[in-house]
Amino acid sequence: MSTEARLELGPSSLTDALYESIRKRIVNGEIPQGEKLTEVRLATEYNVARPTAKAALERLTALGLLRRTAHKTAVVPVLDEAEIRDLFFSRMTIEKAAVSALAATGEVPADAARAQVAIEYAARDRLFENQVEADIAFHTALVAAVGSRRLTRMHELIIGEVHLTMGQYQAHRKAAPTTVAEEHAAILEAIQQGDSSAAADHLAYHLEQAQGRLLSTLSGD
Amino acid sequence: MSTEARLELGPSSLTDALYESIRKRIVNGEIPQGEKLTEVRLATEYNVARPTAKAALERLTALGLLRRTAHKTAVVPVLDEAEIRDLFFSRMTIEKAAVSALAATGEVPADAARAQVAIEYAARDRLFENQVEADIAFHTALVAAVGSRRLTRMHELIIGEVHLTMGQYQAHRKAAPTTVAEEHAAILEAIQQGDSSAAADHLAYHLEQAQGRLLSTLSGD
DNA sequence: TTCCTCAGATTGTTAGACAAGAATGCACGA
DNA sequence: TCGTGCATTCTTGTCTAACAATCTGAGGAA
Repeated sequence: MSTEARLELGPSSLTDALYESIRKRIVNGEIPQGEKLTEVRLATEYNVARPTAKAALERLTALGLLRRTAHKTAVVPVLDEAEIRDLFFSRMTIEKAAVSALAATGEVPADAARAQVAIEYAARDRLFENQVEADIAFHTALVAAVGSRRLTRMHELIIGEVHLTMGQYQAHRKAAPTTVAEEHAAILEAIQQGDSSAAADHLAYHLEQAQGRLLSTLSGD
Repeated sequence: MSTEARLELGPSSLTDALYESIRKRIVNGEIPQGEKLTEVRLATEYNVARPTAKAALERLTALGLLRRTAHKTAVVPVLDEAEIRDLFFSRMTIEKAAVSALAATGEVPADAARAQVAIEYAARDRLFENQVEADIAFHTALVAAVGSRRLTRMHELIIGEVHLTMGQYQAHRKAAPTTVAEEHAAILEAIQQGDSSAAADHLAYHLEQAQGRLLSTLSGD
């Protein structure tokens, strides 16, 4: 990690900016698995007060991007197989409900379609990081399009860990570049046709494949 | 609200104790809808520092028990019909997944059975507050018994609002005391028989009834 | 009446400090 | 040599005090 860091001044709150900066560094793998993040270290690097760093760490901990218990230093977690399965079980629960609800309306969310295009570009250009980013955006768009604030918040609670794990294991590199896009397309098609159960099935298949790719990376190489 | 307050010294962290104390006062209706909670006020009442009060408020806000935006005072929210529907939609998503998973094992969670007994006692003795408490405990036990940490965390994210709303509208008073217990029993029975879809259906019916009771209270009297 | 300005109230952030819990390494004994 | 126990050190939890930024509401001007 570099000894200096700058914050974008976009967000109104300093804590927000700090949180967002650290979040990106974690999910991109810039801060690796097992790395310790102390409050003073972050405060020094970003030139903020310790309470500010503390607040950012607490928010990251709430989203599962850091682990810490009382009086102990926050650590970037390493998810083992059992936790990845738990993560995908929870994810499946939310996203299945989302695509079913979307299919009931028959409208394909514009943001999801846009993310789909971004995935294809990223896959073509071999931009792995963008590909992960766009994949997360696709799934996030599906959930957000339902319009349920609470479903969206629950999804936020777990999608960060998905992002983290994908970045760590770089599972997408295992998939043929177009595989993910095809699986996504099947989901969108079912939504457009208003077939709730088909949409849920395609989503379930896609997530099972994604989980399989992650787990094989975990045990394989 | 009284001008003084004491904290139980059980939890290791002062913030934890403060958070828990305020949480109880909110869900019990002791702090009513629309009430403003400023940081200094809480800090003064509980005799803690303002940053400590701030941390507790932030945790309550994350669980939906308070609402606040930047530079504005935290307020106990009032859920309108649309939000109650959204809340129950999200709740349904999680709890359906939970009871389906439980039915797949065929084991009735001991904690849920215990809560069920507590509900019957509370209903018999007309202890409304205990009844609500036990109802929340029942549903929480169902989700916890699945053993998925993330599903449990997502449920925690919304069950607080359910508790808050039930306390505010006192919807259980509308139900014949044994109605809730019977609906719960049907869910447990389906779980024991290993019938996932029946368990999900009974749960859906129960939650629809509960939502209906809340909404009729909202518009009716 | 309506809009604007300003003062008070509230939150965001910082600095410095002390206490309590956790982790580390070293010395001592078996 | 190896393991145990203690003490140092690091880190976090909490507090006090203060200033800056923002919001709210009241009062005055058009």
